[in-house]
Amino acid sequence: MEERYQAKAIERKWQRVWEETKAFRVTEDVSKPKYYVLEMFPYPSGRIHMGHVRVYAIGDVLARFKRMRGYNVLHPMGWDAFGLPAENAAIERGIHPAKWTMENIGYMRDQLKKMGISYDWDREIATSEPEYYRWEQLIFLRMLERGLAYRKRSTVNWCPSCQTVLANEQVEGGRCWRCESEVTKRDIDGWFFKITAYADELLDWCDRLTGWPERVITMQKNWIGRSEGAEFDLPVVGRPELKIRVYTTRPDTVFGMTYAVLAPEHPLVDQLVTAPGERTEVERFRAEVLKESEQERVAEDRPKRGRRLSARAVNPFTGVEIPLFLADYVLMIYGTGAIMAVPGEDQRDWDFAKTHGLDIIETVKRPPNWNGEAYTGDGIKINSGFLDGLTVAEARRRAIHWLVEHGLGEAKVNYRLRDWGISRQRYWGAPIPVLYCDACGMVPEKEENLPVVLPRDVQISGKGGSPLASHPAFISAPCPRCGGKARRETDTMDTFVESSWYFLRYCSPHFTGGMVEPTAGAYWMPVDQYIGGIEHAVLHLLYARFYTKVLRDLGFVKVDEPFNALLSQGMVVKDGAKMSKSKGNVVSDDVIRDKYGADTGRLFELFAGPPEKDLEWSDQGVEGAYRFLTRLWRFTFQHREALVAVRSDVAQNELPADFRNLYRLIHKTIKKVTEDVEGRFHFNTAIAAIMELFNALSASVQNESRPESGTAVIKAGLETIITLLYPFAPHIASELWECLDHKTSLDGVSWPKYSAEALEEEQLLIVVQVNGKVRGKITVPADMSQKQIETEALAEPRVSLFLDGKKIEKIVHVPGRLVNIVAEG
RNA sequence: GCCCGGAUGGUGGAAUUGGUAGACACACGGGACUUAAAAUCCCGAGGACCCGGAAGGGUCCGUGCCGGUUCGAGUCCGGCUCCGGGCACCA
Repeated sequence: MEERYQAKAIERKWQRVWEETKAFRVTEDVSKPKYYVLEMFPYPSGRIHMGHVRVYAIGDVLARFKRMRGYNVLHPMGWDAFGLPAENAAIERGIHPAKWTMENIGYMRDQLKKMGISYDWDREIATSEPEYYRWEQLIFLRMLERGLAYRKRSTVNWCPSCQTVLANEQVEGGRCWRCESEVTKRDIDGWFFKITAYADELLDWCDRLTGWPERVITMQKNWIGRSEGAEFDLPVVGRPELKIRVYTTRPDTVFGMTYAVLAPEHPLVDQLVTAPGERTEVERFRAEVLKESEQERVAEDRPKRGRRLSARAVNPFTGVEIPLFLADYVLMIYGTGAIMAVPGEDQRDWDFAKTHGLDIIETVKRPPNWNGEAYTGDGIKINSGFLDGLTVAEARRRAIHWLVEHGLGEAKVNYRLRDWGISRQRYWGAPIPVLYCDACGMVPEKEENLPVVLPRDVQISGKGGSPLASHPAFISAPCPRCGGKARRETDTMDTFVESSWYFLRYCSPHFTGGMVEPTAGAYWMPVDQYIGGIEHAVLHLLYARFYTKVLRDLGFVKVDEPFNALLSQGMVVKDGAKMSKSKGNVVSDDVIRDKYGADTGRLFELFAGPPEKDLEWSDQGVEGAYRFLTRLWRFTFQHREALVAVRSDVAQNELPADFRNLYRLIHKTIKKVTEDVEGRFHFNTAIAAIMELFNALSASVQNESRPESGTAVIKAGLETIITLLYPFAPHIASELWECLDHKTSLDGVSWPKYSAEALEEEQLLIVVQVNGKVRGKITVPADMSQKQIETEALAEPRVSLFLDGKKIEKIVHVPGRLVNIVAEG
């Protein structure tokens, strides 16, 4: 054993051992409980840095901890290898995306190995390999069969910089989630996954995902945005052939409908515009509204613009004629694209009615002192014909009932969630396995012809559409139906499709008979603990849930949900910003490893705060973690000979008092660390407890005249520290374990157990309060009666001083903790 | 605007069910070692005030603000302020 802590050499040594013995390889083993822990796999964008390391360190603590606890742990790693940055690198630097991606993977794999993350590297996957995406293509075909994948022309989000379509989830505040360019609209043909068919199930299961953070669940619920209401028809005056269908969540307010509004792009508008000269005016209004970007149209505080039509409709409940408007505040994409307006009970309608001088009818009795504008609260119905006197909830039911009875409408549930647009007009992605035949139209590729391999020999310019379109060998293929000439689809799939099922592939990554080998899938799924950033709350995490349900319905998996529990780790922040290459505030893992070692880097990130919170990078904090490991090393080095000479098993009650206390602390620490890691993921307090035990050990070793049994307790303490530290700093722990003459590696050692007996205190420190303020502390034997403790408490000099001349009213006694004497006078 | 978090020393954070607020660490100050520095080791420390020659001892205040419940509140309840995040003309 070297006197100095040589982190680099030690880490190299143990990484080689793990690599050569394939220490973390697992197979299905029904004799053990399984534990599948997974960190969101990375996009191989270049290099990882200390901002990325955090999530892997967290996952590794759990993986190593659970192995020691006797679980059969699946902890795999792979690469989300398709994506735009690879293509951009190709455009900018002339490197093929495949080459660029594979080089990055090679480098990043090496970095993860150097951090000592305990992956089963035999299960490594890259989603850009045909062996991977062929199964995705197969699922696509099956989804197509069931109508879960479909093609349509629609208005979609378009990123002008990425030159591709984006799904709704990938637009954040009107900007592209990846490059932050402002997103525009385009009418384009594209492929969609019918996620809306699962809206209800996705929503219902939210409440069963008890292992997920509340905020992620809330974000998903809001994103799905279920609302219950009614849909019904408004007759158009003098036009019996026309009906305007409207959607409302407040069918109870129909008697307050004083006008109705259509979205400017509503398809009925053309037929409603009949008055002379009206068409030109309406066209002008439409053009004015539609030329604005989505951003401008929804900007805050802007007045609602509208245009009155000559046509009028009828409120079917009252028979009263009402005016019709086009207005920018009604959106074609939600509901029916038309609304009944109730300015009394809807603020938007209220604003519009005020600017256009329209009638306002209140249909809910206002609370006393109400001086607001539109009232959206609960109350008793007024001015509402047959609904008068009812509550809002009851009136809703009655109004819907009335609509059904008269054949005008029905109850209707709407969602904010829209189908997932998966077409990408880019090269570096999984080909969509369909063809277009002049004779047969769109034809799916035959399953036996899969995979449709993405060709490598393409010219990537970034201009003029997908390079696949100008690749003759790819694009022209025989029609799977008639054998005639057909053209392949050149759109590729959104890379979020690959990440929607990769966790399944890890169960049997080399299986050639399907996406997952059924036994392996049944054994490992679902993921027990998933770990990743909050930024995927409505992206990847929603898609993966949807895809899992589809796979279940297609018979590929048995689970309803992919991830049992989710840990959303916070960002690593430096100088007030998320650590990232573009911000220029990255701390290189190479530099940290070179200066301190991987263990120090890991320990710092785990110690600086709980995993769900953001973590402020601190160079001094890293120093502190390093100092602790160095002290531990030196301690072991200095006392090694003495410790190796004794056995570490001791009889607690034969020890001198201070060593009995140390022995008790060892067991308390085991309990604390176990509970912190297992139940709460509070690795920071777990590490703090280990440090405390070490501080106590350092103090105890000063006692030169200790008996041999005392040395044995110190040895037991040190071994406990090493074992408890292993999940956090595995290299130094493994090395120190070996230094203490252990012949077998720490990798196979069980997590220590505490004994309840050892935890029992002999003495209790009781806080004595007078009227809730601490006035003294007494130490009493653990078996002292409550009565006696109270007598002792009253006798405590400072306590009696405070009680002098006062009348004791009662004594509150919390056993083992405190005595509070309530006195007056 | 709506929804969800959060606010504790100079700093990161701890206090798990209402029971000693500030664990553990960083930074800082003092000391030891050293020609010196680094490293290391030891000691100190929430704030204000008081007693004492000193070592020491004491009182009050203190977890964003105001109020409440309780023997007792960082923790529970009501009302605010500020910060962060999500959604946002979704009818």
